Amino acid sequence: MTDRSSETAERVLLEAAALFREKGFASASTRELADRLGMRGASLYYHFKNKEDLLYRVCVRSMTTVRTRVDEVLDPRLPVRERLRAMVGRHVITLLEQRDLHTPMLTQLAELTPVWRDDILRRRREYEQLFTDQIVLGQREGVIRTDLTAELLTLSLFNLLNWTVFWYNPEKDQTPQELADMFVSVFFDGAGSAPS
Amino acid sequence: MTDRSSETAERVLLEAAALFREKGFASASTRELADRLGMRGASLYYHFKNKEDLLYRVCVRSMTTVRTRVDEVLDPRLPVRERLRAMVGRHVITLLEQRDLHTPMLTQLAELTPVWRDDILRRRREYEQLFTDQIVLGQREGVIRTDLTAELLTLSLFNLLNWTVFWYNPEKDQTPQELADMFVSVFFDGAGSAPS
DNA sequence: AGAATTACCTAACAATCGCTTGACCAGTTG
DNA sequence: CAACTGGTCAAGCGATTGTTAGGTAATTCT
Repeated sequence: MTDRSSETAERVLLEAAALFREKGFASASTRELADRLGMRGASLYYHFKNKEDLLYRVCVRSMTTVRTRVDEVLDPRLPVRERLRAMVGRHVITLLEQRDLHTPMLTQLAELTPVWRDDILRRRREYEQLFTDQIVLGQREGVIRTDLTAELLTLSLFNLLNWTVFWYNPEKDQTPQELADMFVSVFFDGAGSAPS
Repeated sequence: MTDRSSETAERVLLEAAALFREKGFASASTRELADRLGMRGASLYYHFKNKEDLLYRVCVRSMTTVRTRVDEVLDPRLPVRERLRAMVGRHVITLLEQRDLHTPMLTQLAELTPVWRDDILRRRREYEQLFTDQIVLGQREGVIRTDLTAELLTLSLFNLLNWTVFWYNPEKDQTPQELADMFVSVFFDGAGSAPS
């Protein structure tokens, strides 16, 4: 694996991610991908086994990236609530700053053969477990409600965060950091201003 | 338009919705759709103009259905908070009880030509405005926080609710009604158990 | 009864798809 | 200089795609 080869493979990976986000995996043709990269369709197969392999590697890259970036801010010295706040912030910022990379992982998983899909889903569960663990800790410490399971609260959290990739517009909307802070606030405190 | 024709068209519409949910619009072939319906590919074109028309009508049906079902519970005599609770409940229940119909509208919109997509997006904005209106009312009455805009709270609400179509499993998970109640609770009161 | 319409069919079209084969050539190595 | 390797290419394969043209049996209308 020479420098030139790995650099090209990287270019292909990122352009594929962008194309998959724009058109969806099935509607994105290998010919259009090659055109965008200024190469011929056949050349793609020197760097990747096939089209599905391309989507799989995009998803793997997405998961390892977001996982690494969240691990960086997972500081056990912080109070649970601040720790979660930092993790959610990193999650949202990473997703929105690299939408091309992460959107296919969130929306195109169904296009993968079960064996590859399951591999990505396993990585995703491990990643989400990081958040569930903190929520459980928060429940033990009494800062997070215990009438709902940590699993459902985790699902609610990712519901809240992940759908943003569909409508986020970097030109009109707030910065990812601002948006992340708002989601954290909504998640912890809710939309109500009085006890129900 | 005879009875037989409209009945067949209805069968085609619902089967198409199911297929679009399973495979995505681009990966769903008209031949497989016809096979499922026990007819030939060409016969589809007696009832629908083309494949895109099929997706468009699925989305229209989705929006009119959910809109109608939410309108039914929009009772101005209820307190704002209870009114929103009822609307959210209806939204979630309708989505989860008719996943085949509503999932394509939520996930396959990008496959539509801009002119049709914009038509659906307009209907969706009108629908979401129903919720924004109630949130604004709630803010005026002091039962909903005012440090975040009603628009962002609406986005947060639909984020929370809509992503559920990706993971909901009717065999393992709670009933749609139970899930709706939990989401309402998370949305209004948040996940925290103490003021932040 | 004859004419028209309805709802589906067979057959095939042109276009596009993912992917393979085998050759080409620049750059590195012996 | 010769041999080799890494990366790209042209050409085309077979399969599948959405869609159309034209026909047919059953039903409905006049």
